[in-house]
Amino acid sequence: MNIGEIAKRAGVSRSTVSYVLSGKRPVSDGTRQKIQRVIDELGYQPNASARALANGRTNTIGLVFPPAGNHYTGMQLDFIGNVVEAAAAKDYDVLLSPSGMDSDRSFQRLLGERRVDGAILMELRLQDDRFDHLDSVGLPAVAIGRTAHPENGWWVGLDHTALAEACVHHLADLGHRTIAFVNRPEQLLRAGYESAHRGLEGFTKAAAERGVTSRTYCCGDDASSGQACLERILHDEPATTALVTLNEAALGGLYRGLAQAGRHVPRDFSVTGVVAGRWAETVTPQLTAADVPAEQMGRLAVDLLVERLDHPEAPARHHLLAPPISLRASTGPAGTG
Amino acid sequence: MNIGEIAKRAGVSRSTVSYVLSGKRPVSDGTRQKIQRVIDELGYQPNASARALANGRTNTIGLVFPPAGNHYTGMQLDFIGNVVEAAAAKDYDVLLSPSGMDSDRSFQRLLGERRVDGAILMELRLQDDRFDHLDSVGLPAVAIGRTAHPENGWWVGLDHTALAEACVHHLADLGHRTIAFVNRPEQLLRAGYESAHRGLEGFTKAAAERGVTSRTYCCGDDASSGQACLERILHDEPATTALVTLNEAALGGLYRGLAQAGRHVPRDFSVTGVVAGRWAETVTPQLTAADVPAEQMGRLAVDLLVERLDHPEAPARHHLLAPPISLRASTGPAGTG
DNA sequence: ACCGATTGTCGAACCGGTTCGCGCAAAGTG
DNA sequence: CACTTTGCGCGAACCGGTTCGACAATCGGT
Repeated sequence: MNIGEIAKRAGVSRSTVSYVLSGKRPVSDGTRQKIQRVIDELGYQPNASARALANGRTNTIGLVFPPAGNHYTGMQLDFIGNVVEAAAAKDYDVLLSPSGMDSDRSFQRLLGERRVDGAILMELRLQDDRFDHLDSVGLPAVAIGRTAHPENGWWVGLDHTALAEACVHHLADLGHRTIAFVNRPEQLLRAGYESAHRGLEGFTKAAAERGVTSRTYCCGDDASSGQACLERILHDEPATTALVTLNEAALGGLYRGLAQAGRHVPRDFSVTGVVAGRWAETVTPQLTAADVPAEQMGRLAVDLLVERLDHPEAPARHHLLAPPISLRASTGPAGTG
Repeated sequence: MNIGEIAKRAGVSRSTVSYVLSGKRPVSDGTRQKIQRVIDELGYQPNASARALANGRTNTIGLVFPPAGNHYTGMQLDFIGNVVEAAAAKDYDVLLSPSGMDSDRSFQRLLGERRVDGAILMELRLQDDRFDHLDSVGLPAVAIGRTAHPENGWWVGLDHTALAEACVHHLADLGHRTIAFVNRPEQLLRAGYESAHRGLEGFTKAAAERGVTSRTYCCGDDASSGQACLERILHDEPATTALVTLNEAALGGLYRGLAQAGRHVPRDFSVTGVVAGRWAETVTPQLTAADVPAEQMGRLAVDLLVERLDHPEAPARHHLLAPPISLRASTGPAGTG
């Protein structure tokens, strides 16, 4: 079922059908209705590939995310879902591309073969060569996160520095003097993951300002690593009474480690960090945390990208978000011990 | 940068370049190398839309999943990631489509505009009209889950009936006589979600066989619903000493409810169910559960679909999986109270 | 030296849309 | 009534690939 068939049945030329579909030229009421009726009867929809070829746009955006090798966190997954829905609302489809795999074939295909009009990048690194690849083929992109030089880029990011600082201040205000920081895995920190770096930076800075004793740890993205990490924390410094974490996947393990060490949360030990709200509420006690606004970020990223696609020369824009800490049940005053 | 440009620079015709790329006709060593050199220098990759138009295949598969309105569970998200990776390994891209939204525009586009060669359906219902839509446009599909008449379909599914039965037997073997079943939300059950129906069926059957007292509940897909559900369970029948759940998202809430009711797991109360392994390990105590093999299922679904695409007339195949229950720490002998 | 088979390359048509310029007929103007 | 304007629809060209039939050059055999 193609446009030629529609034209034939309606007794008009292919171009006229096209103009009815696009509305880019006026068509008389009579022929329009005649054509429309045929279209409706046959349930005709124009072929996406042909249309993409003809007008140079695929109406598809690429979502570049890290491979599952290192488990997905709930946060990443929330992003994916929300980006897809925001895009669907604007009549864009979303093509998923796991990047960071062996040869990155999928990512290269996405770009080189022009399967997409633009891309949204997740899990940003401070120096992110994916931008270079995108620039070199002239594909617009929007990042979820900031590189080291965010001034003139398109992105929507979380102010991990401020968020980590806020967590330290919150704990210091409660009287905690010895605080640990549980970061993402070391391999990601070394790779330059921006959240890991900026969070660490904020934590370190605020800890120094408040004069609290601090140690920082890297921790694998899973429960058992979290448990092991917590054991190390208490082994290294038994006087630790609180921790801040960016590592959502390890959270369950951290809690378990605390329970096994006989530390009651929040009476003996406070836990806080940066976590998607929905996941913060699944643990007991519910986590006091800066809730990652995944839905808003997904929507904003799509909005920015679509704007950029529609106005190729528009000046760069971005959104830096710093959601407040939601007080729940995992933090409390430092024990008077 | 198109194939004509390559041809011009190499001093050959477009068709010869095409044959070098596809290898569908022999090309002499000399010209092949000449062409290949130009291609490499310019980093040329053929345009995906043009190729799709010409040979009628997009090399893309659609992944149809439910919208996030009712939160994603970890299991669904694991599927998505694993499907994308399995597809990438076979040089297929994955287009995401949230179905079940207002007018399902995205799903319709996927099919009607032939953006994909085939589709993988998640969150199956016993009567799933998405199959009819797919059939009507002649797109092959593979389901993750089974309809009411799975005999001659293509799918990879979990034997929720057997799994729920196994959970009941496990608990009954431990001496539990009063067991609750926590299902997915009522709205999903009414919509005919197959996991909810088959799980319920298996639970009910096994409970009857073993002569245990049972009640079944529907529960929202979030922690607070889980907590509320547990309160109802203990209110309805304080003698309940165990539960089986299919509702991963509610798990944290169920645990919290138990803690607040003063029931210690597993000493006073046993919990088990069907959950993705990774999530079963984040709760404390770690959940004894039938681990959903998300990775294997994602891979199998892609394998089946690709096979179906390559051999359109191949007879239907499917895989019914029934992973064993992984013994962890959330179940124990019924109290002698 | 001639003929048939083989090998390698080319040109043209096609996939299914979009878009531009043109021609024709009806309507508007003096 | 001749002359421009306007409104509609058509045909052709194009987007960037793939594929088929034709043809020239080379090869082996008698």
